Amino acid sequence: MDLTEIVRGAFAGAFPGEDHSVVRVVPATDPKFGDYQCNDALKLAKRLRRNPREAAQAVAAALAGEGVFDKVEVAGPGFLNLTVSAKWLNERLAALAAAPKFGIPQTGAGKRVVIDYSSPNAAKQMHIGHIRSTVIGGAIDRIFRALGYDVVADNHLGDWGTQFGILIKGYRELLTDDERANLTVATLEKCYVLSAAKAKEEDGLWREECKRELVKLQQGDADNLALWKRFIDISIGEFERMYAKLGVKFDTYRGESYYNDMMPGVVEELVKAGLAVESEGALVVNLESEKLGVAIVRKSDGGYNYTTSDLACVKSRVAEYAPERIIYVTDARQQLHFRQWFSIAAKMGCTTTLVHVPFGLMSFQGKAISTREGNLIRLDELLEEAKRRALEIVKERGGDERLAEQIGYGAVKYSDLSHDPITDIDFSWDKALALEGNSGPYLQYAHARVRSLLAKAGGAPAERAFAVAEPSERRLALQLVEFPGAVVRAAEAYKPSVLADYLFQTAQLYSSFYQSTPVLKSEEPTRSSRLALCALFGDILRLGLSLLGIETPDHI
RNA sequence: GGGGUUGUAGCUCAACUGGACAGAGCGACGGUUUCCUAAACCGUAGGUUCCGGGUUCGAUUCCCGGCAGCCCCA
Repeated sequence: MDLTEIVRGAFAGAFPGEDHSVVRVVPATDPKFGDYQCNDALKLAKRLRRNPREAAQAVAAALAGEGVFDKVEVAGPGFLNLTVSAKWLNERLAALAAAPKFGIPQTGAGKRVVIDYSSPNAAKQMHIGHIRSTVIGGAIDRIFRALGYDVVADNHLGDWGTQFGILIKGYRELLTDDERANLTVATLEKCYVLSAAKAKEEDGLWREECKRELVKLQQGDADNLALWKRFIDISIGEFERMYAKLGVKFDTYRGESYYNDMMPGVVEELVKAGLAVESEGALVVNLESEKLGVAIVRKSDGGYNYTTSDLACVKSRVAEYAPERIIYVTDARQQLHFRQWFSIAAKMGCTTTLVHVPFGLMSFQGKAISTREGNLIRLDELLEEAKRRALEIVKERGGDERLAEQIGYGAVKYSDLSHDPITDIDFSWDKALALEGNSGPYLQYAHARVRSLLAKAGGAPAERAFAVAEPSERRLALQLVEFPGAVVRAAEAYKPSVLADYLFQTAQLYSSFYQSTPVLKSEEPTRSSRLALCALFGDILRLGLSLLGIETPDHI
């Protein structure tokens, strides 16, 4: 049985009739306190105006009957320090090893969630500015799937707008036949730059032509629509090449264009509900009472903006998927925008939980990432450089290109995922491609070592029987038992960093154990138990890293 | 001007949402390889948790007031 449940039971026994749902058992902050601690007797004592130490004593007395603990102590003002029995720990390990997904609870079973992330602009190459949404969103996606959620991963592409008039005009008149035949995103990007430059010319003729092409596209002209479709398809093809490297996969690519026709209806609804009013020719929703300012839902020129398209989008998603939650992974600059339209959606009767997961800005060597600064490193370029650097090191050990990809890409992903998403990140090659310490390769290395050990033993033991004894294996064992909790906490906080941090700590404990405790050379039955512990560590590390989108080669 | 967010070791970050002596990585210094992968491990040094109040048995965490950086809105 779960420790928290046992301790709650003891609370209920000592103090019947009270609400003990807040009682929690957490790993001890210091090994000298034991294995676990519970600090809730203090809170209960305060509520009941009882002496806190006495309250803790009463719970301790109720716990004494449980066979689970070797030692139950009351310390300080009323902390409960718990030391579990070897029997309990061994059984717990065996249960974990046998459980599907190593005990990750299926709290999402029967629930659907839409996750909206990455969302690059079509006809442009992805750059380092896209890495955070993609990598963080991808990790949240996988973590929710692991918890049993039915996840719809949707890529809200920027696939509509004035740039397509410029592109279509440029495509027809500025590209060579060869470029048109072998169209790539790089070509489209170049085409846009050239055409946009011409649109700035004095006479304005080119600009007018571009506008005309845009209007034709918007009115459904077959040629322009086919061309637009081609641009989008080529873009998605290119993006998927990047996503394959990042271990990310989308269920749908519904860009802004998908919601176009729904926007007038949304605005009409807002007006009818008395939410949107006219102001200086535009239609706005006043959110001043919530300190959220004013949100424009239709501009004075009749055009719509993101607030409207996001409202249309949420309506469409709710109708189609009936999700329990919709999660948006975008940069922190958009917080106001999300708060605004979340508020409007609620006023329109949307009961689906809408979550914005904001992440901090990424800069490059102290400067904002921008075309103007000329530091818009392409994502492809970044990943290639990561691979190249990894290859240099991997070659010394006889590793190949495939391994270099796994290590290089893993380093890039981990350097992002190991931080709380809200932190601003200053990109540097050395930090992103660190191979030592708290890095992706450190974890991959720990994994490869344990695989190698198990291979030498002729594979993981078929019978997963545990008999932990040494302090180093006991510490590792206690940490492994926390795996499901780490996954749950990462999901609850929408922070893959919680899982990354857990995995790093676990790998550290394993490395320490590995250094100090012989496995293959130990005597039976200790040997089998230690092998089982190693196997469990290896499996949990592999699963955990896979949730972060990081591959785990068996040999490095 | 209004709002958001961040401020923790020289640097980059943690701290399981109010717990015990604030922990890791990098960097510095020292040590470990006839032994399961040294991309590793062990040790030493390094802190007024931005500042000032408050609540509490207890505050990096919550509240109030400042200061600074970044961002959004006007």
